Amino acid sequence: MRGRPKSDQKRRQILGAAVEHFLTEGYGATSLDAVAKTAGVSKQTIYSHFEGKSALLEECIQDRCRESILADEALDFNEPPELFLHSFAARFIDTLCDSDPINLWRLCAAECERNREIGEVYFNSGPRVVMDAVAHYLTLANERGDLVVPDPTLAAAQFLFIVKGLPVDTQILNLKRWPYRFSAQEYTEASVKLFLNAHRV
Amino acid sequence: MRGRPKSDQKRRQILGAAVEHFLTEGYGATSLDAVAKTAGVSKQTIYSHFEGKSALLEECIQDRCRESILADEALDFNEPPELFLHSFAARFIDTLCDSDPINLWRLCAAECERNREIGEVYFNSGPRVVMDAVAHYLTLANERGDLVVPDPTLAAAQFLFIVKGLPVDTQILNLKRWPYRFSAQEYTEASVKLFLNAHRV
DNA sequence: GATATACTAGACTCGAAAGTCCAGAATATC
DNA sequence: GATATTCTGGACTTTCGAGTCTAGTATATC
Repeated sequence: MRGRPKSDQKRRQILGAAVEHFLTEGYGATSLDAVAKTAGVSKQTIYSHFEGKSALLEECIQDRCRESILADEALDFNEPPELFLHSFAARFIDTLCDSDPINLWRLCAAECERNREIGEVYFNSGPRVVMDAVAHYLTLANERGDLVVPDPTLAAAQFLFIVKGLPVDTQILNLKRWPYRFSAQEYTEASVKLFLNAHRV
Repeated sequence: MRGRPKSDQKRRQILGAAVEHFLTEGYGATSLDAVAKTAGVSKQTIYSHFEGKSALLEECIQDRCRESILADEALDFNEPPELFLHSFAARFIDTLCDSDPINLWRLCAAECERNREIGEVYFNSGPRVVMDAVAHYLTLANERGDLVVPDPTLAAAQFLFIVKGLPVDTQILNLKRWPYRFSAQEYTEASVKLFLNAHRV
């Protein structure tokens, strides 16, 4: 290897700026001129680090997914169901309803029809990881006899979808005002209770 | 009113063509030249019927939402819970997982950040109507003593989100293969059971 | 210190699409 | 049948953005 090597610093600047633009403006509305400017880098440098716009998008999504995964270390799989599921649900919603993850989902949903890699990458680095964690807990809880969970992976999916469904969809639709009689918190708590209720010993 | 009136026929041709393009290509990638061609109409005529591209999008969404609502007439609110909820869930998923509703959701999710009317219109003509129907049924079931449902609107939301969550998200992400050990049908049935289980008398 | 490569700044090409304009043909109302 | 308005087809303007190119400068490795 001869000559000056490509700067990783630059690469990260580009990715950061691109993520910022893609998330707030969407794929189509983002121009590479703008990304270059934000990154403090010349357009040519973008093309030297990435194949083109759509390759850049893919890398952004991978990058972003790695960031926003629920920190696994903080989980205590020995907690009793009520405690574990309540706190898990709360943190899950908290993480997911921030503008970045919401916009990431918007972006993936809009683009993965035209680029199948995107859906794949998103699913594997986001939903799959979270589901596995919950499924793992439910397996343990079942073995301990704390809950009755014949199919932990299926139950994990149910738990996550019931919990995230309403708050996330509401956020995505960007409604002017909360359209339900109950609060978001009431919904979350009720959903954890529903789940526990159905799997009670 | 003097002179030749605008043709409603033309208007519908335009809307139809526009929906087609918006749903399959997305907002940004749809050109009005293409819409005009598909509609069999000159571009000028589009501008004579609609303010511009984004106004056209709004009308398309309104139009499309009116179409795809679950036919209310087919519902029998006197059926017992198992029967009603199972068949409702099946039809709901069936309707929602078609490519049109999926693409409609993609479109709304992507655009309602920049245009708040879109989320509003979508919510009111889609989710709200369906939720109301389920809430209405649950109210009756609760009064009849078939189920214990203290908060029917909240429960209706839970039911719909648990049922739709997994199949719809999977479809949206456009994954190359089904990533779960259980089938879509097993998931649906298990979800109805979970709900019934939690509200059993 | 020679050299290969990265980076910059900006000009440039090329295509695409929103929206406008126009002249002529069609078709409603009065 | 006069008239106002729509519709057509296509040319036109303007803007914007992806991607390329170039000439010069900086900075790694050998």
